[in-house]
Amino acid sequence: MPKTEEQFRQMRDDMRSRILRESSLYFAKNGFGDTKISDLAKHIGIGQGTIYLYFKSKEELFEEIRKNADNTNEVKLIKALAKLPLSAAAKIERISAEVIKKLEDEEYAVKITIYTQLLLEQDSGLYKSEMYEALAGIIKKGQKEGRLVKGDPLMLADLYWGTVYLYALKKLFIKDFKMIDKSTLCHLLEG
Amino acid sequence: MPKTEEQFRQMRDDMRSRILRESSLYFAKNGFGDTKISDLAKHIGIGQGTIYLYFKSKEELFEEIRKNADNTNEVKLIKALAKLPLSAAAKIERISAEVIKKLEDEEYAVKITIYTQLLLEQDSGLYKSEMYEALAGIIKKGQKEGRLVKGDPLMLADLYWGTVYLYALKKLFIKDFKMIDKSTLCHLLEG
Amino acid sequence: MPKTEEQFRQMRDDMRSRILRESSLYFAKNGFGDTKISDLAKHIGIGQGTIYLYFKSKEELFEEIRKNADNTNEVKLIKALAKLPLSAAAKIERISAEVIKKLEDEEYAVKITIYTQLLLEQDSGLYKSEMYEALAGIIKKGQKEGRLVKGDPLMLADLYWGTVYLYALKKLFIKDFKMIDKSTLCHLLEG
Amino acid sequence: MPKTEEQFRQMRDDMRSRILRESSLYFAKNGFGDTKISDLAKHIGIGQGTIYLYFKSKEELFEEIRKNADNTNEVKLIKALAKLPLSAAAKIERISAEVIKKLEDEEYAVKITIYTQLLLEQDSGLYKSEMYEALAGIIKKGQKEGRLVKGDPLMLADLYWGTVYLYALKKLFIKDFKMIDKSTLCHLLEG
DNA sequence: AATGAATGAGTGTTCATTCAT
DNA sequence: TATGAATGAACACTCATTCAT
Repeated sequence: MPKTEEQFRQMRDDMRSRILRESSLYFAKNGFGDTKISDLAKHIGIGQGTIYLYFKSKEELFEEIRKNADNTNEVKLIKALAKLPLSAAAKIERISAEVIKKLEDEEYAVKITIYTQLLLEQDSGLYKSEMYEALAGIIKKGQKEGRLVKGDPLMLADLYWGTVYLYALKKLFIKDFKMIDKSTLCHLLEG
Repeated sequence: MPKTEEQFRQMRDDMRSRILRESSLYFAKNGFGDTKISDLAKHIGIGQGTIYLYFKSKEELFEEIRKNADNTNEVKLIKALAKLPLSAAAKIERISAEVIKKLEDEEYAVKITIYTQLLLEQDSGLYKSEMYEALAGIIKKGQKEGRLVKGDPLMLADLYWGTVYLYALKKLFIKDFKMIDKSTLCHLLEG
Repeated sequence: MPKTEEQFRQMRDDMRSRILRESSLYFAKNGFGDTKISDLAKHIGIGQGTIYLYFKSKEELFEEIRKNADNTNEVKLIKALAKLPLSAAAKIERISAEVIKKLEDEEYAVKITIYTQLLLEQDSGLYKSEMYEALAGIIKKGQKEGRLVKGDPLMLADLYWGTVYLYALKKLFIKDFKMIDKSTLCHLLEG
Repeated sequence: MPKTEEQFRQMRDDMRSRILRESSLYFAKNGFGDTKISDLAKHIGIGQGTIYLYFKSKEELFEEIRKNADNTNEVKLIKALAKLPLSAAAKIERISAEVIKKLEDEEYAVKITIYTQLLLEQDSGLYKSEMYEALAGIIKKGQKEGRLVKGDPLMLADLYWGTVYLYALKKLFIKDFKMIDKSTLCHLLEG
C-alpha cells in the first residue's frame, strides 16, 4: 500500500471535481434529458461505471451540480463593494469589469447559466436572490445620487443579471462570439 | 353522420394546431429531451396515439414547432418601419411598444424563446438573422442622427433582442412577473 | 371506446395474474439473481416493458410473489380437520392425500417452495408458522391416542412439511420424477 | 525475506482453501446469481482482486466448489458398511449416527446442500447417484430381513438423503435449530 | 378518428473483471 | 502478493412508437 491516506483522499476528490466540472458544462449545453451518461463519460474520458462510484445516479449528479451553482462569491463581492466610499456608478463599473473578466472562463459561464435557470424554475420570482438584492441596494443609492436610470431597483438588478446570463449563454453556445463591453453593460443602469 | 369534406378538414386542422400550440409551450419550458410524449399528451388532454395521427414522430413535431417559430412578422414590421419618415428613436419606441404588447401573449413568448434558442444552437453566431440585421439598420441610422448609444449596431441589436428573449423566458417561467417597461427597453439603445 | 370498464379491469387483472403465475415458476426454479427480466418476458410471451406496466421493479414483482405464497388454505384445511371426530391417524391420512393430490399441480409446488424458503430465510425458526402449529396440534392428540411416533410434535410437524417441500422441489426440477406415496408420507408420523 | 519454496506453497494453498470454504457457505446460502464478488470478498475479509489470483472467474470458483461437493466419503463408508456382518437396521443406525454427527459441522452441511442441488439441477433424476444406490442396496437387504418398511428401495434412499438435505439446509439457515434425532431419522426406513 | 396497452430499442445502472500501485 | 478504483459488457428500466379496439 504505497499510497498515503492523504494522497488517496486527494485522488478521489480530484476525480469527483473533474466529473462535476465536465458534467456541468455538458448539462448546461444539452440539458438533463438530452445528456446520455454514455456520452458524458466519453466526453470526460472515463468509463460509465466510474461516474457511479462518485454519484448514486444521473439525477443525483445533476442535483449536486445545481447545489454547487451558488453565487456566494458574487454576493460577497457586491456586499464588500457596497461598503466602500465610492459612487454607485463606480461600484457598478467595478462589478461589470469583474463579471466580464470572469466570463472569459467557461466554468463561470456555466455557473451563471445554471444559477439563473434555477431561479427561473422556482416560480417564486427572481427577486428573492441575495445577489439581486445586493445589487438593488447599490442601485437605490445611485438613484439618490442622480447618476443612474430611474425605475424599480430590483427590476433593474434583474435586468442587469439577466443580461449577464444572456452573455453567459452566448459564451457557452457560440464559437467566436463577442463579449458585451463594459460601457454597454454599465449603460443598462446608468442614465 | 354526414359531415362535409370541409368540416372534416376543419376538425383535423384544429387538432393539429392545438397540438402544435400546446406542445410548443411544453417544449419551450422543458426542452426536447425532458419532454415525454405521455406527459405532453396528458397536458394537451388527448391520447398518446392521437399525436401520431398528426405527426410522424416526436422529432417531426419538434421540427414543425421550430419551423413555425419564424420571425417573418417582426422582420416585415421592422422593414416597413425603417422606410417611414421617423427618427430612429421613434422607430425603436414603436418596435418596443409592439413587442411588449405581444409578450402579453404566452404564445408569442414561446415563439421568441424557441427562435432565440435556435439561433444559439447554430454556432454560426446570432448575426445572420434578418431580424437582427433589420434592427441594426435602424440603429446605424440612429447613431448618425446622434440620439442612440455608440457601439457596433449588430451587437446592440443582439443585446436588444436578447433582452426581449429574457423577458419572454420570464413570461413563461415566472408566475406574476413584471414585464420590462418601454422606456427601460428603449434605454438599451438610447443615449 | 367499445370496452366496458368491467372488461378492461378483467383484462388487466388477467395479465397481472399471468405475470405473477409464470414469474413465480421462473423465480422458484432459477432464483432471483439468476432470473433475467428479458428471459422472463420471453418465457411469458410478452414484451419486457409490459412487466413494468404491472410491477414497479423486478424487486417488487418478487415481493408480490412472496406475499402471495401464503398457506391460508392449508391452515384452514387442517384446522377444520382437527375439529372432526376422527382419529389423528385418519386426519393425517386425509392431509397427506390432499397434499399429494395438490402437488400434481406445478403452481402448488411453487407455492410450497417459496413459502418454505421464506421460513428458512427468517432465522426466527420454522416453528412460528401456523401451518406447523396446526399440524403439531393433531400430532399431539395422536400421540395420546398411541398411534403416532413419539417425539416433539412441533419437530415432527417440521419434518412432515419439510418432506412435502422436498417433493415440491422434485416436482419443479425433475422431469418424470415419482411422487412419494401416501403411506410413506404418513409413515413419517405413524408408529 | 527468505521464505522457502515450501512456505510459499503453503500460504497459497491456505488462501485458496480459505476462499473455497467461505465461498461455498456464501453460495449455498445465497445462490450463484445473488452472490456478488464484492460482497463475497468483504465476507471473507480480502480484496476482490485476490479472488482472481486464485480463480479465473466467478464461474470457475463455483465449479470448483461443486467439484469438491462430492460424496466419495459417504459412498466409501456405506460400501464398507454394506460388507460387514450386521443387520441392515444396524447399518442404517450407524450411517444415521455418522451423518448427524457430521452435520454439526457447517462445512459438511454446505457439502450436502450443494451436492443435492447439483442432483436436482440435472433432470436425469436423483437416482443415478452412487450414494443413493449404495444405500438402496442396504435397504433392499433389510426388506428381505423383514425389519424395514416396504417400498422401492431407491425411492426410500431418496427420501432418506432428501431428509438429510433438509436438515443441512436448516443447519445453514436457522440459528438455534434443533437437529433431527437418530431414531426419527432411522424411522424413515424402519418398519 | 381516438385511445392507451403493448412493444422493444435505447438509456441508466450494476457488477465481474482488470490493472496500476 | 494484495488491493480496490476503474472499466465496459450485461442487465434493469424507460419511453417513443404501434396497433387492436
